[in-house]
Amino acid sequence: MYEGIKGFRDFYPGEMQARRWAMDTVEGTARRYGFREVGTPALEPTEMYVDKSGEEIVDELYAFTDRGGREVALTPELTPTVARMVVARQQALSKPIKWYSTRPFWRYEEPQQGRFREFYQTNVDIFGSADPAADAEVLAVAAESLTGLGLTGEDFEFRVSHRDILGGLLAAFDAEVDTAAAIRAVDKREKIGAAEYHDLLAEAGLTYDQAAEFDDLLDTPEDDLDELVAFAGTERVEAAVSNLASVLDAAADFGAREYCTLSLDTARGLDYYTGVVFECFDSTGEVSRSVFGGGRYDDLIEGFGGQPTPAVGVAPGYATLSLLCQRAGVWPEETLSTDYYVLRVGDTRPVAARIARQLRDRGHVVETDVAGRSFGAQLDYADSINAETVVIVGERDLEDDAVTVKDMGSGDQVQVPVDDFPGDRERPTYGDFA
RNA sequence: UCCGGGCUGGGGUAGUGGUAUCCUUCAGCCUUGUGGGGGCUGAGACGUGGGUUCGAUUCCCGCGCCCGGACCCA
Repeated sequence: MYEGIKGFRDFYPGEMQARRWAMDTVEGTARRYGFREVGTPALEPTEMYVDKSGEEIVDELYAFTDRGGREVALTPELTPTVARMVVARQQALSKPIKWYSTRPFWRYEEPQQGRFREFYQTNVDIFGSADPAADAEVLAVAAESLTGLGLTGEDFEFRVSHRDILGGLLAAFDAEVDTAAAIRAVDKREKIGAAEYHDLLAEAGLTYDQAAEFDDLLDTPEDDLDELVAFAGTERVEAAVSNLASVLDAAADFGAREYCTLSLDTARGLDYYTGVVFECFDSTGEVSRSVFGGGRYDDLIEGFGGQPTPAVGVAPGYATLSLLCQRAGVWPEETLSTDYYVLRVGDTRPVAARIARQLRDRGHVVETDVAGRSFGAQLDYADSINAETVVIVGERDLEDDAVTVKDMGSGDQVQVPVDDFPGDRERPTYGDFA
């Protein structure tokens, strides 16, 4: 017996079926918006992440030297990879570029609730449009994915913010502010006490009075965003506020507005965000954990050596998503489903095989005996895989040129002429013959 | 990396310084033809290494994995 690797999980058929449904739901939504699937490598040059995030990042990577002496790392996220792909074919790709991808990623972290060392995400990104409609479309894909899973506005909310509002306000203070540090503090605002929060802002360069004032500004309600513009008096904040309003306006037309709330203290830790940022929160849970997030990152492509290219994206992760669905009671039962079990007794394989093949041709899930088991054992098995209908192909039935069709829910069964099954029927069940 | 809790057949459990209970599951049979009822038979466990001990699943320590939290969060 071997133990698995810490933070890496196995998914057995029942759970995998539920995950497949969730992934299909999210991907199907993206596809209907015209996002195209891309495939990407599991390994990238370690340098790619170091250049983007600094040397410390290596501690959180699965990084090693390969046999050719290359420094490589298991991908901890998709964004650098798709950025690399966009840069590589920048001239050839028609804009906007709309891509999606579902894959595992790896980070060397301590596992916790909803967090593992290997985790799966669907990334949905648009490159080449700075229009607020692009931000709103990403929000719409995210919202429609969640409602497609059966979730409602009661279950989740998108807390929407804007990097330039935060950055612009900080810049408007008469102080030397470490913007990144201040934004990290904002991101923690809800998790830590007011005193500690103000301490962090002070460390970032604000005075305590300024910190308090900044704190008040973050609570500005949606309808009064003009007050922020008035406070800062800068074009930057004015443009950011106007951009945020435009995104929310487009989101309204796209049916996503009702899921969005203004939340200026939603910052996201990532440094590369430049405009609208948002996080999906569980609104039912007492611990409001972030389920996933997204936002605009207009400078990254240029930073990777490409033409300046605006970009916006979101990346739902399935660990937290399944927790959200379970809390909301919409996670499917993790049991197998089977349309037909063709039960074989005696030397009846040719007929049984013919029936099984015809049912499979119609697209059904059909099992038949591959273990040479007894009648009772086959029925037991059919029950264990939740077969809806059992078709008994037995020697006795065949003597009457018949098969027996049995409904496993009720136990009712009926003999049917063997040549009449399945006949022209798409999905014959007991009810069609009773 | 740190902190707290945990680890007994596949799953869930009882218990003990002298190797283990029960439920469930699985396989077979009763029943070459009826599962979701019953009976019988069988399979299957003390996470791992070390220490203490005549003897450790039990007590102690390390490690591993799991659950939760901190840090970090791309």
